Amino acid sequence: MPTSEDENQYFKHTASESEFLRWYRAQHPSIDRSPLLTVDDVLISYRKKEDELKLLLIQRDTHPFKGSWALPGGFVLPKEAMETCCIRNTFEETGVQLTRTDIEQLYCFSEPDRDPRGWVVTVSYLAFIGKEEPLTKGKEARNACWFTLKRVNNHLILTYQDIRIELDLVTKRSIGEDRLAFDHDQIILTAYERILHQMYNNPRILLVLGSQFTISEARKVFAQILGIDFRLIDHSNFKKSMLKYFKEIGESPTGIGRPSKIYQLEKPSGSIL
Amino acid sequence: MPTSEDENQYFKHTASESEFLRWYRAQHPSIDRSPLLTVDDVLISYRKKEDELKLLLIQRDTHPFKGSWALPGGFVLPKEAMETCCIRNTFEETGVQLTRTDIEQLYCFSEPDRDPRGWVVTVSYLAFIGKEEPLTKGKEARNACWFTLKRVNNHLILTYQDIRIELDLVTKRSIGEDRLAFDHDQIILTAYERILHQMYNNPRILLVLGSQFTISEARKVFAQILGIDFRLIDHSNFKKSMLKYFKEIGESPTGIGRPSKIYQLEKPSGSIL
DNA sequence: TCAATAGTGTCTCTCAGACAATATGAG
DNA sequence: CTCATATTGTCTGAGAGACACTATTGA
Repeated sequence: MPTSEDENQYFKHTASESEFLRWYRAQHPSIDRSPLLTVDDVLISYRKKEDELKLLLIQRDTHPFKGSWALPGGFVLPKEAMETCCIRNTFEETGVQLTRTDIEQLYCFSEPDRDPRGWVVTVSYLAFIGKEEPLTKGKEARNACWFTLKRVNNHLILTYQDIRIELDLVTKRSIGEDRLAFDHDQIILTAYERILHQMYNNPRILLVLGSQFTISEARKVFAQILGIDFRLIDHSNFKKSMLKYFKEIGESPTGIGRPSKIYQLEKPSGSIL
Repeated sequence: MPTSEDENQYFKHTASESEFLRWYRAQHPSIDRSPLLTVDDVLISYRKKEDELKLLLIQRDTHPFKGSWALPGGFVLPKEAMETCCIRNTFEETGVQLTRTDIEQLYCFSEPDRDPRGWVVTVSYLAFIGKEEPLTKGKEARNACWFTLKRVNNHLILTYQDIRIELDLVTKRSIGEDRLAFDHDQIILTAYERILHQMYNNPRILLVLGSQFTISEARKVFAQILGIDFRLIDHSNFKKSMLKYFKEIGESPTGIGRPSKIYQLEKPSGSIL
């Protein structure tokens, strides 16, 4: 039973959240018998200039969680592979174009009450963006923004202008005023743990540096992840331990100080873990 | 539209597979628009007497893949958490009782054509069984058997009586006559890779030894996973590197040779990776 | 020239692996 | 006693971390 576009718009945007939920559940009578499947994408990038990690969030303009910030993602189309869905949704909502090798599966979240609309199961993916593309407004006209991601002690802090979202690594909960939609705080924390664990054996996180980078840039990315001053990571030791993952491709004559060599990631090696 | 039990039985057991599939898809008209969600469980145990790893498989007595061997698992009930489903299904089909801390999520498999019935997405779980409980015939009367699991070179070999299923670790494909149902070969290979990767940092695999074990028993389990003679693993070095995960709880006066000490796993530590 | 940055070299400590020596119990 | 099995100890080489030194460029 297709609904009129007007009705759709009204409930998604204008109605109250409880009105919306009543309407939505009437539209999907089977939602408590058979799950809806969604994909959520954790996209990480890094700006060399500002030495800041970024995480892509969109502001929801529809119920539920209207106005809240959330990970990009959405419903899987009929018989669509999850990876395809992840790539499609990311492009539609943010303009960022991914490929299959960019993304790695993170975790399936399936708590029955994680979505107020009913039974919605999500599979989360993680990707590192090397070249930060301009963000476009998706067809759903959602705002997509790169939030700054910082670790301070046992907290992850996401900021964009005056918005500040804080996640506790120990209790795995959000803290403070601004909250993320759904259980996206848990998804982000899971992504963070994944990055932390694979840093030294499979430093995919360095894909945020794009096709080439210097040792010091890599050190800075590591320091951002760990939430420490990059000078605490010894240049010499870091180089020794990471060189097996790098390939030297040239020398950079730019900037102050002794010119640094330029490296590539040897093999971005699909996520083994 | 509920169907009669007779009709159900006929199509699941007596009809041809193609007849069954036509009927099944008619019963689930939305199967190509909205996915069905299943859980598949990789259960591993170990028999000290025979020094053999075991993997639990059930023989399907219904279409599709009637007669083939498959992982235990099944459809998630309305608004049921996946973990609950995993535990429930395993008990129903095999009589093995798990708890939440026993299981760890493995991967979500979602290739659109992985199930001939239509769009069926599965989340796989991995568990290590310390005490091998007697297998009971589930309500679906499926045969549940512990297959012997051996690694030989780059193959995993599952055997039970005259049944021999061979999986290639490199190509990630089944080889030979006997094949597993669905993409369960891939699920088992994914589980094997997970075990291999977490062996030295989080040896959950040793949960197959139950509440207490000796160093040599742990060595033997490791050797089985690696597919090598256990004497190739130096007792002294192995002990040194693993002792941080063990707690000494006594001495075993039984058997030939110098009595060995008995250990427990320090903290079975939920799967970090 | 100095400050800033990056590359190189050295020393130590730890840990894994190879291997030797010792302890215990069954036969 | 001998053999099988476990434990304990020693030696060495690789790698991580602390730290000192050298090289190159801009101001």
